Amino acid sequence: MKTQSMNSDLNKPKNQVRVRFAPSPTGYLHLGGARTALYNWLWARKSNGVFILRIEDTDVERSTKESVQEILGGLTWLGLSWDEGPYLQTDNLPKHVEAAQKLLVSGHAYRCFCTREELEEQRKAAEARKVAFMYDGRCRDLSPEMVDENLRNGMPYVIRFRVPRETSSVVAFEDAVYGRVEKKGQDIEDFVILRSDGRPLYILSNAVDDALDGITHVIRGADGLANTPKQVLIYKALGIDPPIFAHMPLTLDNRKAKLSKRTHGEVVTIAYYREKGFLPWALCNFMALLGWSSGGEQEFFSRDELTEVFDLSKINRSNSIFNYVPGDPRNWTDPKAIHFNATYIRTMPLEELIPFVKHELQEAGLWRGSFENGEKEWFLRTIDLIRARFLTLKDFSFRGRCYFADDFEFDESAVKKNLGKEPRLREFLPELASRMDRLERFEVHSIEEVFRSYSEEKSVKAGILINAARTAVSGTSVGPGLFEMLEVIGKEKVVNRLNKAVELVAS
RNA sequence: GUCCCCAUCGUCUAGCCCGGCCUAGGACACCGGCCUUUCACGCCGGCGACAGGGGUUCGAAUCCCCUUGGGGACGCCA
Repeated sequence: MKTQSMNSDLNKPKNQVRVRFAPSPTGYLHLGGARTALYNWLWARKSNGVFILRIEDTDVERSTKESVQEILGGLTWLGLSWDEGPYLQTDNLPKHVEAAQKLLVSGHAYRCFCTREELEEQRKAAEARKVAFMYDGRCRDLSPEMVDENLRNGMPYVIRFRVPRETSSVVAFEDAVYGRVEKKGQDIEDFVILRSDGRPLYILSNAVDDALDGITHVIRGADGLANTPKQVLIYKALGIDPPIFAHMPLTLDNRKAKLSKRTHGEVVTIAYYREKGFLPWALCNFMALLGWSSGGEQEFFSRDELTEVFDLSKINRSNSIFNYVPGDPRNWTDPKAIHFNATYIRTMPLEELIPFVKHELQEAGLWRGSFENGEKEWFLRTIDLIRARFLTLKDFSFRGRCYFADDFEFDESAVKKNLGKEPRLREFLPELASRMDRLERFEVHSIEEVFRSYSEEKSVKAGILINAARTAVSGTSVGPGLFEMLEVIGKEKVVNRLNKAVELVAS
């Protein structure tokens, strides 16, 4: 029998964990979606399970190809690789319709001939009376004759699920995060599962797809919590064991509104973090902590560590806030996210950081092939020296420009402070330059020796010379220890820059 | 409006299930200090929370109830 075959189709064995990330391709991959993907990915990896990517593209008007690419690209960048898919929900449309038909045949669903207009009117009336609107079920018990007549007359109809109406009926499920969740049948309306044009609705498609894909754990945002009883009803009516549900708390903005591209702009999109110089794993690590904690005090986790320690039962129940304050240039995103990125940049193994730096320098036109060959040692040393003060990868090409190119900019206040207060620097800088030039071994100690002795000779505080030199060679007032900095920048450049900076000294 | 969920520093959170170890711990941010040629890092210190009210108990952040606050869902959207 057909019904039978469908059942075996839907009731998959559950000997392996199978999870999915099922975004609708109507926009960008954003923080909320990425976090959902991350939790699913973690759970799959932890359980040696399968992570499936499914594109819920049933909303044809709003779904776009670009959006699909955007999502795929975002996940790939984050390193959240999927094992199956991307599947397209629209590919399964016939199965969804088949499921609706099956429910109709088994009496779990019925045809409803009410028109949109009628329902809209009822809805408005209910609203005006300030009472909850719920479909009154007037088509629920139409006689077979009546149904036949309507069909003969070509009246359009939708298929609605027949929710158990007995006062005692309760739909319940055990959420892995929220615990037992119950809802009375009386509080659930007879929801539509198939449109009058024959297309299924999300509530149905989603459940059928999860069954078809053999999903064992549905890990999704808590906004799905209230819909879950309906899906449980569908599963049961279809004779399918529901998956385990794990709803994760939502991430809100600092005004406690749901995050959305529309209201928050690019700061909630994953692409933005990529552009702004985030390390993908730093972002993942940060996102993981929005609504989950290991229970201990560790906050930094490698992929393996996080996979190991991650658990659904440790997911929080209360919503978290993405603490981003618009208009704060220093904290252009949640300060803690920046902290994670900076700490990773500063402390991760150099060889893991280098590929990211390479990419950044290439984009800025600062990369030279020799950084991987003849100049490799120098390059590693330089990166190691400058990364300690950097917050994002962008810093390597902006704040780090003076290490790789001569056309760096001078910070006005730094010039004023370090070159503008001591006129004698017109004499000091060229002299320092020539002493640098005469050094046989241009390295930290010999450089320092020159500065120290010259400072004594001229009875000028070493700090004056040091800070002046810093600004002369880097254009700023901040950076690594000067002597290391000079060594790394190299004799020739240092000599040139010291001489050239005389122009900037106030007379 | 109805139903569901949630409630510890400004933010992320530990502790809650199995009451006493909590004068509530950590992280970010902020403010001091130390280090220092600058800025960071690091270290030391400070600020800062159990939403309110009732119970239960020898004892409650932890258990129960109410209130308040917040969020979510209520569509022929996904």
